[in-house]
Amino acid sequence: MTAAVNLADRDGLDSLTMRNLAQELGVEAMSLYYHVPGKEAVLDGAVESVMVEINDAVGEIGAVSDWKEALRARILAARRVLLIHPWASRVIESRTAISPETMRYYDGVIQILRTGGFDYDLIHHAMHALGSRALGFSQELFEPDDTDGEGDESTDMLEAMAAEFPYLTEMVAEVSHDDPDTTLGWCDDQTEFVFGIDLLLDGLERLKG
Amino acid sequence: MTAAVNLADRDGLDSLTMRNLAQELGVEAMSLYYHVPGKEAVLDGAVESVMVEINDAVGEIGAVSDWKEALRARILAARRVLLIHPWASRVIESRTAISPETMRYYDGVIQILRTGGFDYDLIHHAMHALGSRALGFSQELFEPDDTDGEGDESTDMLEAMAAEFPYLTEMVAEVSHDDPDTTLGWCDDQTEFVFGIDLLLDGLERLKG
DNA sequence: ACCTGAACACCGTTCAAGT
DNA sequence: ACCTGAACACCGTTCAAGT
Repeated sequence: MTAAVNLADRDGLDSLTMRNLAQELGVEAMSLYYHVPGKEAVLDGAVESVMVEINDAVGEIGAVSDWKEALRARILAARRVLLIHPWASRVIESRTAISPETMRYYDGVIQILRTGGFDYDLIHHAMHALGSRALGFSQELFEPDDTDGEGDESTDMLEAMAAEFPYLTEMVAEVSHDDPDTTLGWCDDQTEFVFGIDLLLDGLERLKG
Repeated sequence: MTAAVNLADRDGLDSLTMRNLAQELGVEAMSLYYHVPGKEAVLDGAVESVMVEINDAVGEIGAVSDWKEALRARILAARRVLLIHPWASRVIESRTAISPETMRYYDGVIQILRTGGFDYDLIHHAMHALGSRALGFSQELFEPDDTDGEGDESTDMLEAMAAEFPYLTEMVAEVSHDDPDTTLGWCDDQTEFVFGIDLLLDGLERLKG
């Protein structure tokens, strides 16, 4: 399983094929089917590996009394691990069943909220509202577009865009997007991620009353 | 392109292959490559089709003065369209570049916030915080697990789960999950979705001051 | 118990060739 | 201008056969 994680880390998710994985292990592709039912099981296992890593990282957080700080620290610890395995969030999303190690993570989240004074109904809503953010990532809808202006056409293009999408254009112009520390996709840097969870956590605190 | 949308609607995203699509059009698979550079372009086109549908639905919303009500109505209109095309959210997430019709949608979102009194910096944060919810969906992390209890083992299983994941177990027990009107994945019904956007919209309103 | 080779049914895509 | 057949380089997976 660690071979699968390493392969995906090194060569990308597309390179994680049964044939490549077998080669990594110095064996023929068909041998894998003796140990594992199929590729989905390999992906399940890779996710489980990453979730163990996350739970380990979470376990090293010292006790935090305030529920909001505790949850925030937990989520950011998970995120730190996911940044090491950029393929993991996509695979996690694609899993059809929840794995034991993922349950362990969520159980910790729920524990924090419960001991923080939430009732289970609000916790349930909270889990939905947090969505994938509870696990440390938020899938950005669009990656950075590498097809930048080609010099000649670009000014015309920009003018056409400004005419058709005036608000979007104005926002992009005003917000400096040249911050290069992009991590998990377009603009999804630490600042934006933290803004999102804090907005949600603050809102939940108010609902708790 | 409508053939691609229909095929995905009817047979699922996995059935949307170049060969199947060609058959749908009464033609050989290789003929498609005369009209389109490759499969990615087909998926781009299918997304664009859906986005046109969304923008049409959004266009039929009457003028709403309150920015929060206006944005809420827009997002829920988009969601109504996406519920007709269950594959669309996954494909939208997988697109690498933002399409013109998607830009048109976002431009409308930004317009609502801008005329509602937000500055562009806060709008930018807001777009990130909303994430895919701005488009009417929130990818749930796990689908319903069809492998329910098999009668015999299930009580032992539940006890083991209760021991290992006490908080999760207690939450599931307390929150009635037997509500059958699940839509886009596990528990992602209208109630939970609306809870999430309202939490975010209320939070944004407070930040606006 | 563990691994292998050959084969099957699929993909997306290229390319020379047809009308 | 539009379509096709044959072929290529890949997938995941099955299955009988090896040690």
